[in-house]
Amino acid sequence: MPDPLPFDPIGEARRHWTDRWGPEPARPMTAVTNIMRVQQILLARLNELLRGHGLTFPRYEALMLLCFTRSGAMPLGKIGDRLQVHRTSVTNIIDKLEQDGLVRRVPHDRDRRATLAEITDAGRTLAEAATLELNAAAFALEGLAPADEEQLSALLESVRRTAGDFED
Amino acid sequence: MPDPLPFDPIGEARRHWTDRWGPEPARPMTAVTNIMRVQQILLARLNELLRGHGLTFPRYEALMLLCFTRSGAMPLGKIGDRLQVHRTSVTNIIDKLEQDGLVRRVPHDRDRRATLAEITDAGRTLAEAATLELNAAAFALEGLAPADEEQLSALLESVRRTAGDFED
DNA sequence: CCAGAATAGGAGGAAGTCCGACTATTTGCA
DNA sequence: TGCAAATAGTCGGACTTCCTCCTATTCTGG
Repeated sequence: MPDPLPFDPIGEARRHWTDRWGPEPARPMTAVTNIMRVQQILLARLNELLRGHGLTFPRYEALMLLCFTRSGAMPLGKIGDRLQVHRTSVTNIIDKLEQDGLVRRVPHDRDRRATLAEITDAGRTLAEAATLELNAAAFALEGLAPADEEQLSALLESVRRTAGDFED
Repeated sequence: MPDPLPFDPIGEARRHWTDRWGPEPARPMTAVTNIMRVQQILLARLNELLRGHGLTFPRYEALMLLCFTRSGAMPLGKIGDRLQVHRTSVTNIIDKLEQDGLVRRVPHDRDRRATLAEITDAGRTLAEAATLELNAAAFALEGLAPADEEQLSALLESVRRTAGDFED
């Protein structure tokens, strides 16, 4: 972690924006920049927490997704839909998980185009251990009261719904 | 943009989490996952908006940072501190901006180790045009009222301050 | 003053992501 | 029924980021 800056660079950007283009565009610019920076901080911390388990956050997400399915298996394409990552990224992620013996590829019963990723016992064990550690670390999220966390999720969910991320 | 899912995958993950580990760890997990997903959505949209100008979001950020300095120039290392990206990423970003004639490298007056990145007239012109487009698109942020945007920024700023991102 | 530590920038490599092209298979419509 | 279109997964390439050195320069303490 680098030394903290002696001032808030996003706050300074907001002042410049307001001076030049007014408060109206400065508001969403500030919110978006804050999201970018917080995501960067959280991702770095999560990967740090997961490193000891030999996982990255995308791989952890894939593992947990398989954990929560009935059969412990899911077609690769569906994994991509759920995690919102590109098909080729899913291939890459599953490759690594398979190399580590956490997942195995299984042919689909009815559709011979499709391949299922099925979590192994080792995968379940590792997912459980990693989750306990992330839960204990509050998923690297600090500085918010429980009600703040709820409010943050509610605001972000509104953005996702508007963006067409899901329906309902 | 892929078709929206018929349900909220983060909400479903939260239910699974609550069933298995209780509501306490499920809350930050939900907030963190929402941040990850919203960042992904916003970054994709911003890059889409900037593509017509030949920019990516990190390059745009660097260009705007230089715009707002007195002299229009800044050492590469300081750019990395401000944008919170690795030194080698700054080298890469400035390389591309320099290739496009938006920035030029200038030796530092007093410290011969240091190199300044100085914005060119073309860089200022492009930065202005790109900013007008991003401002008009509200920085790709939709689904929030002005007060919501302020609240979102306040919550995220709290996370950043707690993480030691800045002091004050 | 000068040797060692610290700092600035860069080169090369590893990892992750997206895109386009490709093969194999399935679906749908005429 | 049969053939074009859509779908599932993979491969190679381009891009971005970070990490580990490496060189040149500046700072610092004896």
